[in-house]
Amino acid sequence: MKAPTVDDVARIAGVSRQTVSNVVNTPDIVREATRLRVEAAIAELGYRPHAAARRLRTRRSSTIGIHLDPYAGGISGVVLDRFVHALTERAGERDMRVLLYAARTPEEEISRLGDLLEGGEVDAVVVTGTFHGDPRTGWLMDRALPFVSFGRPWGEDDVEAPAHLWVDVDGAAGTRAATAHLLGRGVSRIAFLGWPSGSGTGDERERGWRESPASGPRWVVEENVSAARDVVAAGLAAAPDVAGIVCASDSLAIGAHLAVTLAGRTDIAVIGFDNTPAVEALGLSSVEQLPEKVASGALDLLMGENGTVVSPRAATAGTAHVLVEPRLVVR
Amino acid sequence: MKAPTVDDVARIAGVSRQTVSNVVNTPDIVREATRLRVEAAIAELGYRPHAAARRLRTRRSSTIGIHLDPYAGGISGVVLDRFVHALTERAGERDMRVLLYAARTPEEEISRLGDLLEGGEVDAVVVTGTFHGDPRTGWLMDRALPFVSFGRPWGEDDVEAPAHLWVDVDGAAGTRAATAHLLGRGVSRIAFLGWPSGSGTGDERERGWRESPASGPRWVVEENVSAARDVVAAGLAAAPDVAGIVCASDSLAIGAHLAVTLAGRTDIAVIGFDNTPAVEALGLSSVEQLPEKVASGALDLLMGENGTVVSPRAATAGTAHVLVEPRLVVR
DNA sequence: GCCGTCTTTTTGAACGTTCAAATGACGGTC
DNA sequence: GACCGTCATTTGAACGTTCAAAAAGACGGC
Repeated sequence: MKAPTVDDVARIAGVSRQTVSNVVNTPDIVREATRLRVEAAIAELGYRPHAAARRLRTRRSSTIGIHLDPYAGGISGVVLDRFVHALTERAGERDMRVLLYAARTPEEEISRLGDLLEGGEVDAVVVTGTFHGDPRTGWLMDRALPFVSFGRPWGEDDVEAPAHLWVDVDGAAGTRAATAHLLGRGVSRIAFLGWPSGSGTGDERERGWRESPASGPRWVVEENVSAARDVVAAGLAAAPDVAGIVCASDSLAIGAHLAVTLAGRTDIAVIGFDNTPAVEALGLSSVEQLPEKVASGALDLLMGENGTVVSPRAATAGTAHVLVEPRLVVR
Repeated sequence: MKAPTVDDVARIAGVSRQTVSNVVNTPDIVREATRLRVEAAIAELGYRPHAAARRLRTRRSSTIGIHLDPYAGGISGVVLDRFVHALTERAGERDMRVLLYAARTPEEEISRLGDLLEGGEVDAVVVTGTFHGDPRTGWLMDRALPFVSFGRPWGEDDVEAPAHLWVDVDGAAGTRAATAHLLGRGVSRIAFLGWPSGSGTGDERERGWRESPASGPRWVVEENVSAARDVVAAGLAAAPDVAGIVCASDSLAIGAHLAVTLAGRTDIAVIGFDNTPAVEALGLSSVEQLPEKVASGALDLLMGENGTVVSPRAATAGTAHVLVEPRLVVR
C-alpha cells in the first residue's frame, strides 16, 4: 500500500534510480529502449514523484505565491480574482503552481512573505495593490527576494529606471480610448467621474480623459454606488449639456447609470472601467483590463519568455515592466 | 549567505538539532531556560524551517488544493471566489495553505488531482461544482483520497447515508426565506424565475418557493440577463397581478429588475440569489450564501473541529456533511 | 585487438527535517 | 547507597529525490 519510489521503479525496470529520474525529467538523454522499459514500469506501479523530496533536493518549489486581500465585497475584487484565475492557468502551462496566502495588514503580509519565501514554500511572489511608500516592496528588495508587483511602484520610480519588476494596466490609455470612442460618435461634452486626487491609479485614469480633446466637468466622489449617483444627479442638473460620462470604475459607472436613468436622460452614454459582470449585465460599455495579459506578463518577468524556472529578469530600464494596453468593450 | 538550518541554530544555542526542532514544534516539552536560548539563536540567525524538508519527513504538506474553473465571466463565479477567499483565511488560521489548480475538463482535473494528492503536493482537495454522475468524486473515493466537495453528491445519495464528505448551501431554505419575506410584507402573488429542471441546485431553489404558501407562475429561462428580461416582460404581460419575483440567481434577478423597470412596475419586488456586488449596487435584495461558513465547514470536515492536521471524518450519516443555512439580505 | 571518443548508465552523497529510541540528570524511596 | 521513575536532551536513521562524478558500453579507425 506504500507509494512506490524511484527505487521500486528501478528494480522492476532493471535499471538504476538515476535512470528513472532521467526518464521523468530529461527523457531525451535516455536510450529509447531503456526509456520505454522504464515508462512501462512507471505505468505498472502508478509511480508519481514525491514533490517534497524533489523540492528538497532541487531547492525549488515551482510555486508562486499570491496575496488575497480580506474580501472587500465590492466590485473591485473582481479584477483581482480574474487575474488570479489567469495566473493559475498560465502558471500551470509552465509547470508552476499558485499558492494563496491571506493577510489583513501590510505588516502581517510581510511576515507571511518571509515564511513563504525564506522557507522555500514559494519561489517568488506576486504583490498586488501596491501604493505609494508600500513597505512590502522595499522589504522584498532589501532581501533580494524574487517578486513582481501588479501595480507600478507609484512615485518612487517609473518606466525610466524601474526599482523592481512590475506589471500594470495603462489606465490613461483606457480612459483615452473611452473618451475617443464618444468623440467619434459625435459626443463632445464628456464628463469624468473619478476619485479624489492622490491615488496613483485614479490620477492615471483621469489623465487619459483630461488629455483628450473633450470638454466637460470633472466630478469627484468616493468609490460608492449611491454617492456616485447623487454626485452625477447634481452634476447633470448643473451641466445639462453633458452627453457622455467616462468613469474611473464600474461602481461609479453604475451610480452614473442610475442617475442618468432616474433623470430620464438615457441619451447620455456612460462608460465604466474594469468590465465587471455587473456592467455587462446592465449593458454598459467598459474598459476591460485584460487580466490574462497581466498574468502572462508577470510570469514572463519572473521566468523569462518561455522559462519553466523562476529567474527574475534584472530590473534594468525597458525590460523590467509590462504595461498592458486595456481594451474598450462597447455595448 | 546560505540559509541557516537547525544545525546552525543548535551550534549557536549549544543544544542539539532535535531540541531546536522541539522549540519550533512543541515548545512546551522544552525547559524554559533552554527554550529562551534557542529562541534567541533563531532570532539572531533569522532561521526559518525549510518547508520541503519538513514535508518530506512528516509526509504532510499542510496544503489543501482547490480547483478554479476556466473563468466563465458571468456573475456566478463570484460565489466561488468568495469561497476561495474565505477558505484561504480560515486555512491560514490552522496553519494550512491553499494551492490553486486549473483544469478545463473533468478528465484533466482528475489527472491533476492524481499528481497533487499522490505526489504529496496537497493533503486534501476541495472539489467544487459537483454534478450528477460526477467522475471526480468516484475516482477520489476509489483511491480513498481525502477530499470534501462544495456541492452535495446529487442523486447518488443524500443526507441519510452520505457517500463522501460534502458541504453545501441549503438552496431551498434560501428561496423559502425570500418567499416568506415577501408574504410577510403582504405580497401574495409571487413568481419564481428559475432555470430548466434537471440541475440539482436549480430544483432545490425552486422547491423553497414551491413549498411556500405563495401562488404565482413559474418562469423558466437559461442563465442570461437579457433572456431573463424578455421572459419576465412576457410573463408580466400575461400575469399582471404578480407583485413579487423570487429568482434562482442574481443574473436572473437583474434581468427581472430590468423588465420591471422598463414596464414601469417598480412596485414589484425582485429577490436574487448569491448576493453578488451587482445586485448590491442595484439595491436588490438577495439570498447570501455565506461562503465563510461553507469554508469553515469544509475545514471542519477535513480536519476536525479544531484540528491542524488533515484527518477526514468517516463518512457516516449525520456528521459527514455541513448544510449551511443562507441568509436573506434585504435592501 | 587495442585505443580514443562519445554516449549511456550507475554510484555515492547530499538536501534539512523529524521520528524513535537511547542517554543523562535529578529526586525520592526503601 | 542502590534502585526506580520522571523529565529533558541527544543520537542515529530515515523520508525520496537529484547532483556530480565515476564507470561501463558502443563504435569507428588503425
